[in-house]
Formats: sequence, C-alpha cells, structure tokens
Amino acid sequence: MYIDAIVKITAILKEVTGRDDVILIDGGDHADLASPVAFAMGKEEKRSPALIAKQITEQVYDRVLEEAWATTVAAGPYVNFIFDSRYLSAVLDAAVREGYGSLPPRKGRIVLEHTSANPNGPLHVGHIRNTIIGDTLARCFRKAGYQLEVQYYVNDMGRQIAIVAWGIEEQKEDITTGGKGDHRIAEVYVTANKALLADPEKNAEIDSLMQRVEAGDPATVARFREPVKQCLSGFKETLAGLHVTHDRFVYESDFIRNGDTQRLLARLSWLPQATRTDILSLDLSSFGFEKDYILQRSDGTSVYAARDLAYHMWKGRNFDRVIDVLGADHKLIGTQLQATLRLLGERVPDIIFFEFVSLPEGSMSTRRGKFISADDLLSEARDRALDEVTKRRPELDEATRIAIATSVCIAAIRYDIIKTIPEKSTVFSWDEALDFEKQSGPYIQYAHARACSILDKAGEFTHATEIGTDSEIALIKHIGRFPSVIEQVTEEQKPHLLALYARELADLFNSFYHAEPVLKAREITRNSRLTLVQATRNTLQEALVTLGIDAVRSM
RNA sequence: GGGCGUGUGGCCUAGUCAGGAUAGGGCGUCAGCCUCCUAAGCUGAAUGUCGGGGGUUCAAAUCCCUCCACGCCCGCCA
Repeated sequence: MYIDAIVKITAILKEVTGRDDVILIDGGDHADLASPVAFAMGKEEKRSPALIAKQITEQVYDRVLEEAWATTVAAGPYVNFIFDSRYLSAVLDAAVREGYGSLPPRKGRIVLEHTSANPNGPLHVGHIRNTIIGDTLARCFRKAGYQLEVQYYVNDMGRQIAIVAWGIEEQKEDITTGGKGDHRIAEVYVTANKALLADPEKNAEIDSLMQRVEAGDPATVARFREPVKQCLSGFKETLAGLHVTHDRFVYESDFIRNGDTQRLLARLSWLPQATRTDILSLDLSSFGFEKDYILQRSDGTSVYAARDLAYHMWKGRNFDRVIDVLGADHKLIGTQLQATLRLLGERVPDIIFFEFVSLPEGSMSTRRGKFISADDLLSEARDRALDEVTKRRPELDEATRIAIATSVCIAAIRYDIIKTIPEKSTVFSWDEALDFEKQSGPYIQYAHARACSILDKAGEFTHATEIGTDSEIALIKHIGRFPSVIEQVTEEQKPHLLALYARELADLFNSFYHAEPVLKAREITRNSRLTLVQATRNTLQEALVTLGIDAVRSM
C-alpha cells in the first residue's frame, strides 16, 4: 500500500508538472509524504514556490484522493500528502494476515556466502558480525520473494590449516578430546604459531605440507581433513545457537580436486593482462590496482585467490546472482576478484563489506589467541538473561525461564550487531551487547509479548478499523511501511534498516499502549484497538523472525 | 607514502548514495508515572561549531575541494 501510494502519487505529479525529477520525501511531522518540487519550479519560472505548490495541490487533489487514498495539502512551498481512513483500514486488513510483509515470488536464484571463517579456531565476535549481517540479509531476501541458497566456503587447504595439521603432530595432541573441537584447534594453532616464530626454519615443513595437499597426497589430505571436520562441527553448534544455518558447505579443496582451479589458471594465463614467469599474476592497473594480483606460486601451488576465483565462477554459472559478505580486510582482494571475473566475462558478485569489531584493548587475533569467542559471548549472555528473567518472573519454572533466557540472549546479541551500519567499525562492549533495554532485541520482544498478553485476555473479537487517536494513526502508518522496508533492505542490502524499523514499531506500540486502553474500551473502539494490537503483534513477529529473533509470547 | 571506510550533545547511534520544513533515537543526568491491558515500559526537561576550513545552491549533516583524527588494506597469507 505504502509502496503503491508512492508510485501513484509520483506518477500523478510527473504528469501534472511535466517534470521528470519529482521525488517524494518523508513528510515528517507535517505529512506522510511530501514533494518539494515547487522549489525548483519557482526558481526556474521565477514565481513564488508557495503559489506553485497551491496550484499543484488543486490540480492533483481529486486524483490523489481517488487513486492513492490521500488528501493533498499545500504547506508553504511543500505539497503534502496525508493518508485517509481508507488507507488505514487497508493497512489493518493486510497486516493481520499471516506472512505480512512477504513480497511476491521473483525469478532467479541467489547464492549468498557468509561467515566462511577459517577453521583454525572458534568463531569470535568479529566473525559473527559477518554471520549476522549475512543471515539477516538471507532472511530478508527470502521474505522479499527470492529463492536463495546460503553457503559457507570452507578454507580447508590454506596455510593456517597446514599450521594446524603440523601443530597437531608436533604437539602430539588429540583434538577429538578435551573440549569443543574449534576451541581445541585454537589451542594447537596458537602454540604452533609460537613455535614457528621461535624457529622460522620449520616453515619449510609447512610449505611441504601445502605442496603435498595440493598434489592430492592421501595421507596429507587426511591430516588436513580431520581438524577441519572437528572445527566445522564446533562452528555449526555455535551458529545454531545464534539461529543461523547454512544450506551448503563448499570445500575449497574441491576446486583443486575437480581441476577447476588448474583450468582457470590456464585460461587466465592467456589474458593479455597475465604475466607468466615463474609465477602467474595479473596486471589489473586498468582497474586502478597498483600491484599485480598473484594467483600461482613459483612452486606451482595455487594461492587462495585462485581457488576463490574458481569457486566464484562455479557460483556464477549455477546461480543468477552472487552475494558475498566479507570483512573490510578483504576489500582489496574482493575487488580484485570482481575485476578479474569481469575480465573473464563471468558473473561478478555483489560484495557487502563490513568493518572490524575490536576489543577495547585492541584488535582481535586468532593467531595470538586474543579474542572473545562467540561461545563465551553466548554463554555470558544466557547467564545474564536468566538472572533477568528470574528477577522479573520468579513464579515460572526453571525450564520455562531457561527457554525465555535463551531467546532473550540471542535477541540481545543479534540486535546489538545488526543495528549498526556495516561501514562503521565498532568496539565490543559487554554492557552494550548484553543490554536488555531500549534499542535492544529484548525490548522489541517485550512489545510483542505485551501484545500477546492483551490478545490472550481479550478472547474473541470482531475485526474492526474505526481509528481515531494520534497514537493509533501513527502506529498503523508505521505498520503500513513494513513491506517497503523489506524491499529497501534487499534493494540496498542494508539489514540495519529492518532493526531500526522494528524498534520504531515497538516504540509506537508502547506509546499507544500507555495512551489508550484496549480491553477496557467499549464496542467498536475495543474491536478496532484489538485489531490494531493484532496487526502490531503480527508485524512485530514477522520483523523479529526476519531478524532471526524469537517472537516469544511471554517473557 | 597510496587506496578504501568512518567522524553527528559526556558516551553510543540513525539520517549522507537520490540536498529541502525545528538534525531523529538510546545510554547517562534531572522531574514525574505501577489501586489501570507485562515498568525489559511511558511522559516531560536539559545537553549539538553534524571533525575543521573553503566552495556550489533559493536551500548543505547530505554535493565539490582541502586539511585533521581513527579503523582496515597495500604478503608467492587467507
């Protein structure tokens, strides 16, 4: 409805003014939509913008009322549009239906890659920014009607994994015992890195391992595979704890084994930009890159970039759109990858880059063992959430309190991460990550639970849309924008907009809740308010689920 | 040194791409609100050179130039 109204009003304005540059802006306190087109017209025609706005208002009034269910009002140089009661009723009718906000199915399949952390230690709070941006986007794309597959690209043959494989042997460690696999790997990895630092000559053993694994030596492949398997099983457990699942894990080594990487390297070597000496590299200076893009080492082994190119070619040929979520440290290599695929005429991925999460004492590092693991974060969050639930709802049994606390802690973590724009680097703070008040996931869950509670007490009621008060109208208008938010999140790949929307929805509902009695209202007013509570509850639930957060009925 | 990103009240943050009406929120501070549908809540108050300086425009947090600060990158690592 909201999207529809914008399209219709814009078309009418274009027709009446004969201009192509009419845009509608948010009307703020003044209106639902506004057009400042009279400013430009006044400037060009040397007439008063206010007079022009008045004329436009008269010209479009009837059509806008008829087609977009809005009244047109001139306010100085602005042409303002205010939705009428038919619009409000229509929003309520739509918003009480299951699946509100879902957009019609679209053609084409998307592959979205996120997380893809190296299996050399547990996921930490930096990795899960990637995870949560990726998973939230995936949920939004699906809600927006796209078919989508989520993939995890497993780096199972890089230098880090060689170091892990080497470390296990050196340290005579059995990583299958003594704790969660990903944490055990980190212990080995940190120790192995120290050993290599102390005795750099040992690096030759790492090089040798990498040559053997690329050649497909079965014993070496097995030595790499086991720790990767252990680590991934730990990852899957952590991800599940955040409500995140991947449809497919794709192994980097597959692109060596199936020959794709070799075929790609051969193809690349024929490009005019290729330099073939003892190594293979590409001159991407025409794309603005200073240094050559190196793809094959002098010992003949491929570098990560080559395997990643093979992976992306495969994705591009099997899907209609390729999206990657990558950390800011991948900006250079990611844009080099895009440039190379463009050179080859292959499908170019859209890459969403996010900036780093650091600790107050400095940046995180798996190699140095300096990080806060996602598991520690989740466990601390669950403890704090359980304290809160116990404090507020002492009458509930333990199992129920734990279930609520689990939902609440995931909500707090996911919301804290997704609410900030990806372009901004952040400093991790326990207090902010585990905040359960305002601008938090639990705050939105609470609004939903509150709506559930009212509906539970109300019993049966008749759908009604007699709306009058300011807080009711503001709430309905916001509910009406939900589908357009889903649209915008996917168009602009900005999942934080959904977080913002959900919080504003909770704000408006809370204001309404405190301003207007629902259960104690009479007849049509009661029914209308209950309908509004139902519409709000449904929209909050859809928004929460799309954020990967449980819409709990009680908390 | 070069490239990319960020800079908004004491602290955190939206708005910047597609310039428009008094720059939205939150934390913290202050003053109120639970005989009333869940106070993880609501209402009100105070707090701003939108990093600095130029420019474009009827209009700049938003566009252009320049400088400063912070983050990331500039490996035959991934």
